[in-house]
Formats: sequence, structure tokens, C-alpha cells
Amino acid sequence: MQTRLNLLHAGKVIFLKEGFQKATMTEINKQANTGYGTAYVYFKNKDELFGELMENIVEKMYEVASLPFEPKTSEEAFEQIKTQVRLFIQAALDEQEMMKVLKEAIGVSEIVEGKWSQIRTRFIAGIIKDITFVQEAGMANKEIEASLIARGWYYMNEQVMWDILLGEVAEDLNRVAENLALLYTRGLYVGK
Amino acid sequence: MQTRLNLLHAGKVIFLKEGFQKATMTEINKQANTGYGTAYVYFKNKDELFGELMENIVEKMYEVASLPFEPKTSEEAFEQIKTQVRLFIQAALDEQEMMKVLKEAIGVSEIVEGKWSQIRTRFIAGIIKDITFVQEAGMANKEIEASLIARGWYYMNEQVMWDILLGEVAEDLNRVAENLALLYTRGLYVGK
DNA sequence: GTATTTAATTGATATTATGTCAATGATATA
DNA sequence: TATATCATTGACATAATATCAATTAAATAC
Repeated sequence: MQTRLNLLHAGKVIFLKEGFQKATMTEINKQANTGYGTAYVYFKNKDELFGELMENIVEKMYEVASLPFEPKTSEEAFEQIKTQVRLFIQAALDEQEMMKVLKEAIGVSEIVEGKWSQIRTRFIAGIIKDITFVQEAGMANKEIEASLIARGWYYMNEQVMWDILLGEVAEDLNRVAENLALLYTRGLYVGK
Repeated sequence: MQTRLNLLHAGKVIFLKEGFQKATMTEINKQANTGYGTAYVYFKNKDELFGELMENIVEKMYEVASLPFEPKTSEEAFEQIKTQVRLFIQAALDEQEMMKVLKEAIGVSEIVEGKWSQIRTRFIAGIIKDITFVQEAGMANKEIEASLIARGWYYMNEQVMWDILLGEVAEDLNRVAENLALLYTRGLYVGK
């Protein structure tokens, strides 16, 4: 349906210009050259319209979350983890402006929060699998509770990603990935 | 001023009952037995009223953020870090219900987001100091960039704290603190 | 080619919340 | 007791939402 696509496109324009909270259905309809009621025919509300707009981001994130991880040595693990951190942050940077709007929307809209939360869940599930793998291979500390550490490790990555996105972290992507992966694999302290 | 205190108290009641977004000035005034306009005399808007209500939480968090950290050995560091994780999460749990509302408000209100962001900044600054201290004492890996790792470590703690608050993490506080501190100090992988 | 059904579009309407402000009421000071 | 100051109020203008009966357009039948 052309009108629907017009509205989605108009929505993107308005969301990028105004941010999530300030964007209004009135403006989106105006931008799409449709009458006020029209947007409500195709979308329950603003949240749902944005929900559709974030779908391709969701897909890309799912892809990153399901990357394979089967290192044979700790060194290999370190390298692979570094790569995954880079890919995760890079995926966000590829959609930087929409991601900024998305961050705002997560805080405001139940629907958007729900979708993002599913991304989180997938990542964390993936990391739990990875940790269990290296623990069983004898590479990793078995005292560690995979579900907890997976959560912590994911959050560390996500939040640093938001900071980079918002320009609050100066360091370049490689250095960030290197540091995070280093802490994760080797810990902060030297000499056991 | 009594009216002001009444409004603050009423605000707390309504925020706890309705959450941040659903709470309205109309309801708060009703709860305080004041006319509609009165709340606007004492507070610029809902955000500012909530901002005042979160002040004691802010204070408590600042206290936790400025706890001393001068370990003499890695073992001592581990213990102190574990304690600090526990204190941080416990401080949040002490105000569990208000913290839930706060989490919602962070996403919605610039004012609240700003205040919470200052808490973050203080914690991260404190952690940078702590990392630099142990690096200079030769206890910690000097390749690591303190500012990056401080950020990551803080975020890991903050997000896990929110999860515990919302009942999304089953493990008990000690186990959580133990695991996070373990990852932070020793890393996930064994045998260098 | 016209009539009829079905689908798409519309904007007026009811609703709900916000923030402002002139007017009123209460209290302290001269 | 008069007057000045301060506190309180609720009606109002504004802005956004979601709904829906009415209109317009398109597709199908005859």
C-alpha cells in the first residue's frame, strides 16, 4: 500500500528531525500529504509506526547476536570477542541517527522498549551459550555463573555503544573493542 | 512551607501508584488537597517535582560513589570491590519502589535524566581514580585504558542493578557481587 | 457504460493533559 | 483598621491524542 509507505517515510523524516517525543502524528500526516486520520488507519499510534521503522535495525542486531563462536584457544577467543564487540558497535553506528531516536523511544514507549528488550535477550542468550562453551572446553573459569556474567558483559557493551553513538566516548572503535575484550577475557588485575 | 511539603508527599503517593508517565498534576493536586494551579507555584512542572523527590536517592548514591578504595593486595581489592558492588545495589534496593519510578522517569524527563547522569559521572570518575591507583601500585594491567574500563564496569553494575530491582535476576546479592567482582578483577579466562 | 459494493481517506469531535495568569483570599505590617 | 504582601485558586488557551461517521475513490457486477 503506497499510502502506508508514504507514512513510514514521512515518519522517518519527522522522527529524525524532531526526535521521538516531539514528533506528532499531525506533522507526520502533513509530511506524507495525508489527512489527519490516515496514519491511524495504518498504525495504532506513534509507537507502532516507529516500531515498524526500527525493524531493519532489529534484524541487523539479531544477525550480530547469532554470530558463531567456537574458539580453540584463549587467544582465538580474545580475537573473536574483539571482532564481535566491533561489529556490534559498528552496526549501531551504521544507523547512528535512527539509533539516537531509538534510544529516546526506548525510554518512552512500551512497544519500542519491548522490541529492544528482545534484542537484549537474544544477545544475552547467545553469550550464555558462548560462556558455557569455553567453560566446558576448560578455557574459562568455572566458578563464574554464565547467566550473570553474560548479562553484565552485554550491558557493558550496550551502554558503551550508546555513549559512542552520542559522542561521549572519544576513543576509536578498535581501542574500545580491545579494552572491553581485554577486561572480559583477562580481567583488570595482573598476577594471580 | 507546608503546602510545598504536602505537594511533595502527594507527589510521592501518586508517582508510586501511577508511575511517572501516568501521574498527572491534576491528581497530585487532588491528593494534596490543593487547587490545580498550586503545584505550578512550587514546581515548574512534573519533572521538577519528581526531581526533588529523588534528591535523597541522589545523595545516597553520591555517598556510595565516594567510598574510599586503597587496597594493598589484589585480594584486598577484590574484597573491597565486592563490598562496593553490594552497597551500590543495596542502596538501590532500599528505595526499590521509588527506583522503579526513577528508571521510568530517566527515559522520559530531561531533568531526571540529567540528575541520574550526574550520579553516573561521579561513579565513573571515582572508578577511574581507583583504577589509576591500582595501576600505579603495579597491581593492575597498565595496557587498560582507565576511562573506558571505568565506564564499562560502572554500566555493568548499573544495569544489573536495574535488573535485580525489577526482579529479572534470580541470584542473590552476594552471588551477584561475587561474580561481577570476579570478572572485573580476574577476567573470564583462566591461565594466561 | 452505469450501478453497486467495497475499500481508502478524511477532518470534525471528544478527551485529556499542560502551563499561565488575573482574580481572590489570607496574613502580616503600619 | 487600612494597607501591603504573599499564597492559592480555577478558568482559560493550547496542544496533542484517538475515534468515527461521512465522504471520496476504486473495483466489480450487470
